[in-house]
Amino acid sequence: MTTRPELGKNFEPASFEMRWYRAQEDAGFFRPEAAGPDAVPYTLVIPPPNVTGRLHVGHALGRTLEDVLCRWRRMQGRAVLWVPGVDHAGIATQMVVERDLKDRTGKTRHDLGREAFVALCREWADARRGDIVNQIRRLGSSCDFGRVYYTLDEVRSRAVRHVFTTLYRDGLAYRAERMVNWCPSCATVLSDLEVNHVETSAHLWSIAYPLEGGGGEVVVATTRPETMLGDTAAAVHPDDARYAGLVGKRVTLPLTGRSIPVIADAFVDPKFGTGVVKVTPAHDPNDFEAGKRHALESIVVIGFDGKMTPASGAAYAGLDRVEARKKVLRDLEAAGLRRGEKSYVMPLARCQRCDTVVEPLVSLQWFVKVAPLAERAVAATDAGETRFVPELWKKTYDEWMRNLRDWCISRQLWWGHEIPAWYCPDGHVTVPKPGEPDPAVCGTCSSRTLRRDPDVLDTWFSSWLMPLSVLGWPEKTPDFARFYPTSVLVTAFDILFFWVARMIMAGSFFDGRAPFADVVLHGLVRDEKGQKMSKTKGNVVDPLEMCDEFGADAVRFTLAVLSGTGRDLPFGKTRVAGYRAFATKVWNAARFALQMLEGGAAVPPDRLDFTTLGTVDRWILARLSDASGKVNGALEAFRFDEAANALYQFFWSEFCDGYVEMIKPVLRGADVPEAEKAKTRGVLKRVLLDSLALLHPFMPFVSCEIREALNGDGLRLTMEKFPEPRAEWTDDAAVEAIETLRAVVTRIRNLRAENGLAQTEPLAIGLELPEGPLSKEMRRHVPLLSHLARLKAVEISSKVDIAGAFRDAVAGLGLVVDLPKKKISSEEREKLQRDVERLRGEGAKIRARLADEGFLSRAPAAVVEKTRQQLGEIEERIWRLSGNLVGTPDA
RNA sequence: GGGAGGUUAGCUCAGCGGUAGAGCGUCUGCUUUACACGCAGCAGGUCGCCGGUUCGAUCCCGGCACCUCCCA
Repeated sequence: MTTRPELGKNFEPASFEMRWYRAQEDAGFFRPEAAGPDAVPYTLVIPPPNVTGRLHVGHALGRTLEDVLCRWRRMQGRAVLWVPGVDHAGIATQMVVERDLKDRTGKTRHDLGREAFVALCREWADARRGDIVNQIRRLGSSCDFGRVYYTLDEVRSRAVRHVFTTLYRDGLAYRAERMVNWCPSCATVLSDLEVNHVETSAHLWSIAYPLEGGGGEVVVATTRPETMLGDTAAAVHPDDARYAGLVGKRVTLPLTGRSIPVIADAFVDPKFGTGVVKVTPAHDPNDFEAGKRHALESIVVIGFDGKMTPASGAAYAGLDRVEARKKVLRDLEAAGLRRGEKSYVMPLARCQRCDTVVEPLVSLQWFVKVAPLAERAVAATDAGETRFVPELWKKTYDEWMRNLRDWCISRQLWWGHEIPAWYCPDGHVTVPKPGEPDPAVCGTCSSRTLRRDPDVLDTWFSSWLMPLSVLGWPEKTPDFARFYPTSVLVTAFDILFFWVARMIMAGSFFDGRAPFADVVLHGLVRDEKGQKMSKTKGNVVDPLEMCDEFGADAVRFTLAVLSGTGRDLPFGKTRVAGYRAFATKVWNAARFALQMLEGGAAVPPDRLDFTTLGTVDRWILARLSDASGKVNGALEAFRFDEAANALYQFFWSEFCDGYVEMIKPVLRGADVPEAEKAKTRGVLKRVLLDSLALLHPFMPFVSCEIREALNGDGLRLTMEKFPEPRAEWTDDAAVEAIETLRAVVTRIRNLRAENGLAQTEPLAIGLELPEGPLSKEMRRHVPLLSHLARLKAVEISSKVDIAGAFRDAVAGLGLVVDLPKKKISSEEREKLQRDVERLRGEGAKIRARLADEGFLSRAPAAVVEKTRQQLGEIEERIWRLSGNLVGTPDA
């Protein structure tokens, strides 16, 4: 004896959501093995959330879309492997732990020492990881947590080392002195991607550099006067006639007295400032290059701490770069060398993480030569190995791939993958070969004194290997053999470069196969007003709180519906509440169905004989089949919004508002044969069961809870076969009949509402249509029609005579309502007048089209025919409606 | 400076060659024994502007205006 849960009067998702999640996970459904050894794999890798964070709405969106795909494919019998994981987040974790350490003990990481600090980070991250994983669970994500990864765990670390050593062996990882982006606050180098260029209003100062030996001065323009202390040249464009005589002369650098040359170089923009620029090879990327071309000395005046170095001169050494600027300007003023300033808007490079102004500095770092990798990646995407959804993102990807600069991968941090490179006292570099252990002696001079590189690798250097490393690569694991390449990657478009493009590079380069079949790029979640969420604005929405308040099902459905909308997803309480209403609707519809099913026997839903069913039953099955087709088609195309909307529309408008209302008189009718009721009960159950299955990928909890109450096997739903359109349920005649009937009902209700007639006052009507299958259907449904529209009499024939009746044309048939003309409200009369006029205008346009020789000869015959039909219908309607105005008081 | 995208109902957005759609919101009626997180119904749009292609353009092409975003 099973005790099925009752569906309570109130829909309370919190009471069952996590129970179903645990049941599904405990049953092993989230493991690909659940589908059997022969099932076709379907693989996704989760974009790893940052270990320092709490899941935000962006994660909720991504996980929802991924879960919809996974649950849908799982129900189709695929061996779904969705691998969850967490990112060790180098800079972020180190900063959080450092701050925490400072708050608790007042110590810095340097006080603690590297080993102890890293241990602290590890402890902290280990404690946080479980929280993140549970947050993923709260969203309903059906990941295989038995395979959970962490970017700093042993398997992933092995992959990172393998890749670094391989790249080094092949000459694609190299160490070089370059001008890099340095964040003085984070005290590390950053890759180009981690720097934001922000339009900033600044100043352009003009400074005079006196010509040596008298004879005037040269005026240079600069936005960074403090760097002049490191100038080693002034430069003009070689074609600039104004300064042709200047090239080769020397000027005296103010404040330092240094003698520097005036050089000619095409990198100078003659339109910038005065056309003469100062050259500071140590502190500007363009100047750095120019310095190399002209063999200029490079004088470092700003250090890694953002302070002026001794080389800047005793007066400035030790000053912060901001202070130094002020002092330089003051000193120039005092020396009478300032030649004006103007405001100037320029892009300023800022650290993506802490917003500090990034300092371009020359430094010895590790780089990856990305051109060969990009070449493979582009070849793979060009060949369609990986497709982008929406497709237009490929343009952005291609554009970026074409203009790549080498990737700076070393970071001056302690927390992360240590670089597997060692140096001997003579500075020789030793990197072990792939698969080899740490070296004991220098590979060049055999020195036994080796020091490991103190830096760690960019966190993205582990992330870009995700699809490979998550499956155990470079080991030839069974998982890798079965599940690589993966099926889909779902992520926000803002990490297309950071992550997606690099993963495609890594996969296609190291394995030879691109890592994904499809890359789905979704938009960014905004607040309800479309504004970017930010802590300072206080408009951040916590998806987990939303799940608690409205249910994860509602949150998921909302995100799915919004996902189709452009680049921004306006998300907030009102929206979620709106889709919770849908979940509630499903709940209540199920309660109704249960009541009805308790009323008597039902034909088992899998033994229904479609051909023996009534029109209403055949109609809803045809519509269900159509909805199944739409949902599957939309999901195939990654149109989550279309799939969700199709479900919403079908379930609410057709099933609840249509079918359920139409079967009430059948199931409650005293004179309806029990056999008919049993069939309808069977159909009711069939439709509800299939609807729950269609809904399950979007709402994996309420669907199970209802299924349990309805069929006693809620858990089974997760592995149920996903509904598909069924050819045997196609029935155009039934669809036409019911849709006509519904249109008639709507028009009658509308007439009542507009003319102030009580809904309860029964009316007599007539339907005018030629004898045929449709008239037979309508005749058969007179009781239903009467019930829905509150009618006392319905006459169906080719011509109905009811004296003074209101007449209209609805869905191609004549509607005659015994609504005496005097009862027609004046508002209704005005509306009729407007309608007739509008129809006349439309009719005139169509008539003109049909008189157009060009249209008749060139438009397809079907279109011409359809147009003729339209005209007929319009004329019919005009004739009928205008008849209502004849003889009325206002006419 | 280079590139991409957008402009459709009050709001958020679908549609993309043959008579304009959804959700939410507004308005008007409803204690209709599943549901007021509801039921029924109405209203609301020169589909940014100007040209072109076409029998026919919201949809294709060109230009313009305004707004985003990315890269430098």
